[in-house]
Formats: sequence, structure tokens, C-alpha cells
Amino acid sequence: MNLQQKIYKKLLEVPKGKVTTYGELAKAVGLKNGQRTVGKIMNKNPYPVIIPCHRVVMSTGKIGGYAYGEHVKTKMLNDEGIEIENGKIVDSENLIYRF
DNA sequence: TTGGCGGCACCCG
DNA sequence: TCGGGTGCCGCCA
Repeated sequence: MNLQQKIYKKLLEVPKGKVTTYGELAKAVGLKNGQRTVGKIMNKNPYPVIIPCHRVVMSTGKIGGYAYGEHVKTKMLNDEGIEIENGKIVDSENLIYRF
């Protein structure tokens, strides 16, 4: 089980309508300061269809980046009922899923 | 508020 | 096999 496999698996635990952060996800798989690692893994993820990498945001509540463009990520989150305003999630504190 | 650099797995040469 | 560069961040000054 690679680290990336664990990351993908963890990410699948996040329910629709919720999001998680790079830092939380990193710690969830045993990394203390692996935020960038998570980001890189997401960017290079081999299963973009089954991996909801758009549900991962920055700890500040901002959307962060996305391999296919931030606007795409924003739209997908909107489709799941998450409101985005000025590049950041509205009321993110209640939308972030804790493992 | 903004900028800069730290920390880490993975990829490529 | 090994070393250096890279990236959807996060914290501290």
C-alpha cells in the first residue's frame, strides 16, 4: 500500500457536500508536514475520475489549485452544494470533514 | 496583510 | 541506484 494509495482511499471517505484540507489529509495518512506532498499526489493522481481531488482545499478555506483549472474545481464544488466566494469556501469551518 | 522559506514523497535524468 | 528538482501548501516573520 503506497502512500498515494492511502491518500486516495482517505479522500474517498469524504462525503459529497464536504471537503477536507491538504494538511488534514496529510496527517490522516501519517505525514506531519506533507501538505505539498498531498498536493503533488493529487496533481499526478492516476485516477482523476474516481478520485474527488476537487474536495481538497487549503486550511485557510481557499480553493487552492487544480490540475484542470481552479474555475473547474470551483464549479464542481458548487455542483455538490458548496458555495464559493472570491476563491474561498463560504463557511468552510462547517464544511471541512475531519477524519 | 503579504512574502518567503520549510518540509516531503514522487518523478526524471 | 542515487541525487536533484518539483508541486493543487502552511506557518512564521
